[in-house]
Amino acid sequence: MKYALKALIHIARTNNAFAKTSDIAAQGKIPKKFLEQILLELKKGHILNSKQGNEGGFYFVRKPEDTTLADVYRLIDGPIALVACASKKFYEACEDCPNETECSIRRALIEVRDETLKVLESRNIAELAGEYNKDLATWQFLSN
Amino acid sequence: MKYALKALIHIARTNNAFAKTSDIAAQGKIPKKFLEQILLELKKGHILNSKQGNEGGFYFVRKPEDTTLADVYRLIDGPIALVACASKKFYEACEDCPNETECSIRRALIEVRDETLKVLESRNIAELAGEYNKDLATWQFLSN
DNA sequence: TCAAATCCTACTAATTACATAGAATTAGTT
DNA sequence: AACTAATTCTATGTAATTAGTAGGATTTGA
Repeated sequence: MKYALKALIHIARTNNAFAKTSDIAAQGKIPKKFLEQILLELKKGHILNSKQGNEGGFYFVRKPEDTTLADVYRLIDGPIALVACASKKFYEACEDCPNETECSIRRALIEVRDETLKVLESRNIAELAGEYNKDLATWQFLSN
Repeated sequence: MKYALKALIHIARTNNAFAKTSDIAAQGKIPKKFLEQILLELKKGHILNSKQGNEGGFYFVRKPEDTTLADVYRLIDGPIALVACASKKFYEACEDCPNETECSIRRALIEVRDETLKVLESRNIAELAGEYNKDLATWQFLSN
């Protein structure tokens, strides 16, 4: 999660250019090969796109302000709900659950999920990247 | 998490008696041997206490309304924050982080943590157990 | 002493974080 | 048109954690 966010913030800040894995890894102190996999996952999840080959790199599919922390979380960490039967996007019924709508555990954990979701959806990458609209030196200083 | 909550609700509902692992396992359809470990962890975490030997079992240290979902979550699932440097109870600094208070990722994830915590702390076991104050047959029907 | 319970320790299978090796693609250079 | 360097992409391997299994030691009331 931290790696993904660092990378996305970096990409959001490299305007009009393809962001290279090696640059992101260097500035964010992220293991490069692992970062590659994360970026590919962000691509597979339709948050990023990429250009292959020399002078290639990664860029946002939509504007950075249109990808929220919830999008990233779901892609990297999976379901937001604490149990599958309380999940919106990763729903799975409990085995042998006779009456799901009456289950107090599920009801409580749906509340928890909704509140968590509210916060995660209210924050986007552009906000995070924009909290310091300084030069790259400052960015590097603050990026960890 | 689901297993722990099921167990705690069961224990909250067995008044003035020690709750036995085998009963909890049977009613909640929880693998008994695994449940043993969970209950022992809840004991080690000072949420439950136990009496050994014949006619023994588990019971709450405090009143069920005094253990919140946050308590259970931290014990079973660990830190609530998405990164260690944003955690209250499991805090760990990032390596080589030069200026933690200025990190926008950390700031955002602390907000997320605080909101999540607000919900998790607002719900306690007694509430969950009390949502159906019917007889045990009904409880079994709804318990999954 | 016995039976019923908690408690302890170690094992297995699945998942996850991260590492390693190299194939495929592309732009620039010759 | 071929070559090269720089990049993404694919596939596999390893170490650490986690869900669940298994076997038995310890405690206790009758």
